[in-house]
Amino acid sequence: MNLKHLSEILGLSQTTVSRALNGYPEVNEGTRSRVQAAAAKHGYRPNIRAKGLATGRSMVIGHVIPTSSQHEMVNPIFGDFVAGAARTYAANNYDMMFTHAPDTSIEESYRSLFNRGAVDGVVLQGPKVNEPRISVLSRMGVPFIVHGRSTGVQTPYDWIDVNNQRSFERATQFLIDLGHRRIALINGLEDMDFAQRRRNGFLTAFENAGITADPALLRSAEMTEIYGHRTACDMLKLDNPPTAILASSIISAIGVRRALEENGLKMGRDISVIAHDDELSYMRNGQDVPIFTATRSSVRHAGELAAEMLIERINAPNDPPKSCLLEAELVVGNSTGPAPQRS
Amino acid sequence: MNLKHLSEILGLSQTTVSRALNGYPEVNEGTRSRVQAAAAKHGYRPNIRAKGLATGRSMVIGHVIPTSSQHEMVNPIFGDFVAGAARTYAANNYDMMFTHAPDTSIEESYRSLFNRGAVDGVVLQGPKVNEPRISVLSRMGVPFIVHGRSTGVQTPYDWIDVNNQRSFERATQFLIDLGHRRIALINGLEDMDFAQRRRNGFLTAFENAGITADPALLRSAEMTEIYGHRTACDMLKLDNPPTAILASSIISAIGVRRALEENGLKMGRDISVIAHDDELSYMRNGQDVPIFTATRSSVRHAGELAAEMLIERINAPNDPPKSCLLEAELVVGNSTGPAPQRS
DNA sequence: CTCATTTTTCAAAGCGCTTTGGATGATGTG
DNA sequence: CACATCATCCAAAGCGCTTTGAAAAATGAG
Repeated sequence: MNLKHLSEILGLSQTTVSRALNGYPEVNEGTRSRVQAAAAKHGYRPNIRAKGLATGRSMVIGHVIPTSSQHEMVNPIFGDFVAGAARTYAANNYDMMFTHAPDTSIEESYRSLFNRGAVDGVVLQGPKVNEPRISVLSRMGVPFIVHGRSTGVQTPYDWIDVNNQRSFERATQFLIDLGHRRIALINGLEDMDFAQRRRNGFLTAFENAGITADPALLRSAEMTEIYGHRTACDMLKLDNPPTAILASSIISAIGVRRALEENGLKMGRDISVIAHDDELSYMRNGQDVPIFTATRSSVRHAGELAAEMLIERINAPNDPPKSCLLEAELVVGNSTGPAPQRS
Repeated sequence: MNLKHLSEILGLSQTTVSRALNGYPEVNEGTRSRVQAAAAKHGYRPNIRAKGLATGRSMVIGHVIPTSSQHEMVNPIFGDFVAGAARTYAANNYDMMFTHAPDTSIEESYRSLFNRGAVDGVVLQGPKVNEPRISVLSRMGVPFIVHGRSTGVQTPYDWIDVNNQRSFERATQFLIDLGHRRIALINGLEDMDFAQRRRNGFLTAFENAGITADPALLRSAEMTEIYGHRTACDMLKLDNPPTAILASSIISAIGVRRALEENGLKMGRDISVIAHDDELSYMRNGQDVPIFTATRSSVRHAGELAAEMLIERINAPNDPPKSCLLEAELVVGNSTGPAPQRS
């Protein structure tokens, strides 16, 4: 059932039927309802490709997943972000498309995705420091939004981000105020921009307190449970183990907790732990009482906002660049306490 | 840069250029390389919508996410499955599209997604018992594959599934052999087909051993960490608490572990735990030594296979229905041990 | 050198939609 | 009643590609 067929059935032209269905004013209301009824009756649905061809819009938003970082797509944080975005897309009649693209040709992928008319806009996730993809997208003139920011990139661009620096500074400050001096940072991958900012916040708090951080207590890697566990185990074996640990993700914090448990240590008494809590749906930080003291910011909500901003951008390509900086909340649970006295 | 323009530059017809680029034999090899060179030079990329219009194929696979079960898309298991599928899609030049569809009109969504020509095939995830979507898709004649199966559905369909019944029977048997009699099952949502099968396997093992399961020890809900924690806490408060717990997901098992820890119980000594391990990338079940004794089956791998099967189906719509039953492995870790003696 | 055959290329139709630029008839005005 | 105005509707062009049916050029056989 296509437009032509439907218009024949109705004894109207394709023009009129098309206009009736798309809400144009130059069609008699009686005719319009007749058309709508017939469309519903015959289950008519405009072919999205033909529509796209004619209008030049695809009503699809693209997310390009690097194949190399195998884990990106599978990262629960990524998942929650996308779930948020999907909600907004649905509300605005956009579909969401994923393309797996080899890292080597990320530019190629974006270019082909957009040029060939598959998507109206792109979401760039997990920006690194000096992220090259940003200028690629800028040059191409594709509407896009970055989840996060990229230190070192000069071109202006739309972004939404959590104030990572401030929230980690605050969390570190909190631990210092509790008397901790040996604090470990179990961070995300070093080349990720958010990891840098968190590290900066961490170090700033140390500076402000006039103490120096021990490089042996700074680690970074992909934020899995295993990584949190292994790193914590390693650190506990040090001659001078940390009295507090700051983890960049609740997932690695779970690994940390496992390590502590295995070593017979009690969180909040023997050692303090703060995690960054993205409010992952399947990994909530407790119910009433938080499991971990945490810097909290819903990544799902960020996804919703990002999608909104992107859609705005698509509708107004020439507006000045927009950005949105979310502040993380510091929620205090039982995983933190005063630094134990030196024995 | 489109076909017309490119062909003008080359002084050839659109036909020839199109054929040269698509590898048709009726074009001179010299011409072909000339065309390819020009295409590369000018960064020509066929418009995917126009191509789709002309060929009737979209080279896109659809995944429809129910909006109601907010968590589906965000479920790490879902994520890993999709990541696997994405790999296969990429290798076969398919893109992947997600649509958020209201539960109420799931049929509508499928129908519109497919009718309007957006996708060439659909992956159906998380089938329930008597899943209505299956017959919808069958009737529509859409190529599709089900991840899981649906008890009660008569129409034949393509599926890929883990042998849930057998693996849970085996795991339960294993616990019974260790002397456990009060075994809890912390299962997934009851209306999910996989949860039913696991439950059946669980009960079958009891039957085979000639003992009866305590209904108070059977629970089901969405498999979050919180759920695992809360349920384990509840059960430990019983007059006659379980000596072993079988968890349907490593995520809820982590919650169980937290509950045990809070209650000062040691896994494997005071209480045994077995989890189903989907080999989630961010939640590996330990490295060398498994954290949990587990029934193991990579959901990511299942995603890859599912995508392959779907693509085969798209290419051969009339082949007889296919299916693939994966067996889960039982890996033994330190979370299980002989049932403690009655005190 | 001619005619049949094969190779190579092309013009044009078609995929299903939107949209431009009229046409048609009804209505209002002087 | 002639003319301008407005509300409706329509024919046809165009979006960028593939593919059919045919023509032109090259090749081979006799």
